[in-house]
Amino acid sequence: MDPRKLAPTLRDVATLAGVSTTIASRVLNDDPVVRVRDETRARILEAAATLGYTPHGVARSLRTSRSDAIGLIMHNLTSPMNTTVLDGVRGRCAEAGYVTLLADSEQLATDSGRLRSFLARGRLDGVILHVGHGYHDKLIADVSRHVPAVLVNSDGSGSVPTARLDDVAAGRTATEHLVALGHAAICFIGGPAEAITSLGRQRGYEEVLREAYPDARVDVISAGWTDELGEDAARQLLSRPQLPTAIVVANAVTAAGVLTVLRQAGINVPNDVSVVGIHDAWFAKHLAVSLTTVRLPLFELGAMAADLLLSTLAGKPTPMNALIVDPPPVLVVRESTAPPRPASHA
Amino acid sequence: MDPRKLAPTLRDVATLAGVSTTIASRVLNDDPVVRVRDETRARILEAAATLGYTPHGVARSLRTSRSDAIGLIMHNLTSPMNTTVLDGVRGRCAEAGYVTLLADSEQLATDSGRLRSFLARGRLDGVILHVGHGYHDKLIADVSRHVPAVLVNSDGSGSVPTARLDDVAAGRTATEHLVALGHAAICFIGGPAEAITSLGRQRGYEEVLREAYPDARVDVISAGWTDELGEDAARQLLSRPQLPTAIVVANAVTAAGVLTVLRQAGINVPNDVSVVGIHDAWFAKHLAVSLTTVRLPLFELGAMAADLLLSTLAGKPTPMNALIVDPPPVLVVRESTAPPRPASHA
DNA sequence: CGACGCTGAACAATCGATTTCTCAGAGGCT
DNA sequence: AGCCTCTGAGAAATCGATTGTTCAGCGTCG
Repeated sequence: MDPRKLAPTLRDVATLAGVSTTIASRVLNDDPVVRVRDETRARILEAAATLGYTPHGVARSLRTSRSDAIGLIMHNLTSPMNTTVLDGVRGRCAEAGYVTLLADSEQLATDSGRLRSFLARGRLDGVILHVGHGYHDKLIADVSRHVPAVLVNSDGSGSVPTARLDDVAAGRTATEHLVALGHAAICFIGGPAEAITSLGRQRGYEEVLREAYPDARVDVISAGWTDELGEDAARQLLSRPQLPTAIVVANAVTAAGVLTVLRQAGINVPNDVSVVGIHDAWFAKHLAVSLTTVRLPLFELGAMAADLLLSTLAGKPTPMNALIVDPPPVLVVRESTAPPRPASHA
Repeated sequence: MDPRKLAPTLRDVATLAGVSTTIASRVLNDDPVVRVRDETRARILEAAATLGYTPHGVARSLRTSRSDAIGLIMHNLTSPMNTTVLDGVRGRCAEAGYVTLLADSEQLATDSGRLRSFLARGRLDGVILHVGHGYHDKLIADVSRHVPAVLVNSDGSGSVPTARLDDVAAGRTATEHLVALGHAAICFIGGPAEAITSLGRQRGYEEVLREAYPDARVDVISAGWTDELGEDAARQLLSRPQLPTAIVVANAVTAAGVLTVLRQAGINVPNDVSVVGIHDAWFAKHLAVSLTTVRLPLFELGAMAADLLLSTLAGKPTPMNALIVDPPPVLVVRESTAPPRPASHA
């Protein structure tokens, strides 16, 4: 009824093959140092096969002090962007033979008991933290005190290796597109004020704006990463006497909220206002107006974070900062951007 | 430099407190059977605190044959629906003191080595499988042979406890709405042909349609769970001589694709065609036309799956089927549905 | 006064695999 | 014949915690 109770151990294999666990272990692990008669080796392999032997991961971990597991602490898994990063991490770790444990940053940050049990010694070889805006210094410190850690798109104050998107380039790409179309009154709707990714994108926006119009007005609204906060930001914009002619939104989810509120207010995108969002998420083409975006290499970001950690675990020297520049930001033009309407002289 | 090497063991605590590891362990675990002098107990607790002792999870697992970890095998984590299920599972497991290991069903199904290392004996107390359409019988069998398993929204042929949404009710709710508006020519765009969730929703659709119009034509198109497949289905619809007046789409992501293609073709939603999507995802309100949806309790689905597994692990009797009926399907009306245009006599 | 029962705590086995030694025997060499 | 060197393999320690069993000491009771 329950074959789990009967799971064969190494000893069972050894007994069946008529050898000691020592050689059985060596043969099954392809120990290069071992010297075994071919005939013995064959007997062991056959015994393992007949029994359907699977090594006991926990016992092995205890002995070798490796768990082949890495922890992934993430915030807001509901965001499609974060899921893509997750995929990148998971893919690379799986290739390297590691399994991935997932935890939620909010829970861990507030419940130290849970953090302890997540980190319980020996269970994790390393941890990747993707915790969003910088509220989590303590969490980062707690984790990295216990196991090797790397950060993703977060501010680690330089104490922990970090993988980052090229946010400045992303902000530049978005803004350059609008400037090229002829826009000058461009607003930037950012993420949370403290988020370093948002700040980077904002810097790209400011750079391009200043380069094009030395005395242009930098016009920034802090929103957040959700569609609701995008709606709020758009309403704030609508309450002004005059709208900008174009908007850079630091995040596509936020941009979805912006577009919806503009539509509800009867503002025509792109004729009245152009909108560019950062992150070419799948839903961009399906929004109220299909959204022009800047595609960033999120999967590669996750993979790079995994690489940083794996390289640390392998004892190789690891850079403290990895900026993902390889697929550079790519502009994906859709319907939400157009040249500004010629000034009406009426 | 590296305090990890020095992580204190139970023996260290015992030595510092001047006792044996036996009592140290018993005191630290609040063993109810133990009899200890209060003074001794205090010494042990103090020693543990000074040393910053954390139990070694792996060693404990080996001894107790419990890992306090459950595995979650999922397909298509990019879907916001699946992420919500994931949140439900993770939340409930965390409450119960379990950590969650995540793996991808496609990878595991194709790479048996990876599956083995994921399941490596002793590492997981149980597994929750959310593998979508029924391609994965072998995976399910492989997993459940090794550890207790439960299924989510999948077809397990009754051998494994399964948590399910009330798909029939969802299909009914969507279709009833359209019938109430006066529609009769209603098309159903489903998921993959084998997906039991899609089949359930389709059955709800057929039931309501037949109840309202005994000789109505059941009109079903098989698509899939992605926006691209929704686009394909919509194009297929457009190639017909006559469009239906309303469409039920088995999934909101698919519906996004449908709406976009209809918009591109100049079809007015809801005036020419009404559309209802199942799953009230966040993006529904931001689509080409804001989408009327049926909200299903996805978080609760995940939580229920976790409950099934936890109850099995606790040795309690566990139902083989759990249908989530508690928050029933809720219709969320937006702009994509309206009464059919009166037949034009022109 | 000796057997008995508690109290408080230690001993030692165990979980399953890895790994460092150790070692018997065969064969080669002088 | 005696010594050495390989070859092939086993014995036993170890990883860190849990737990069934044992045990010393002390008070009690008949």
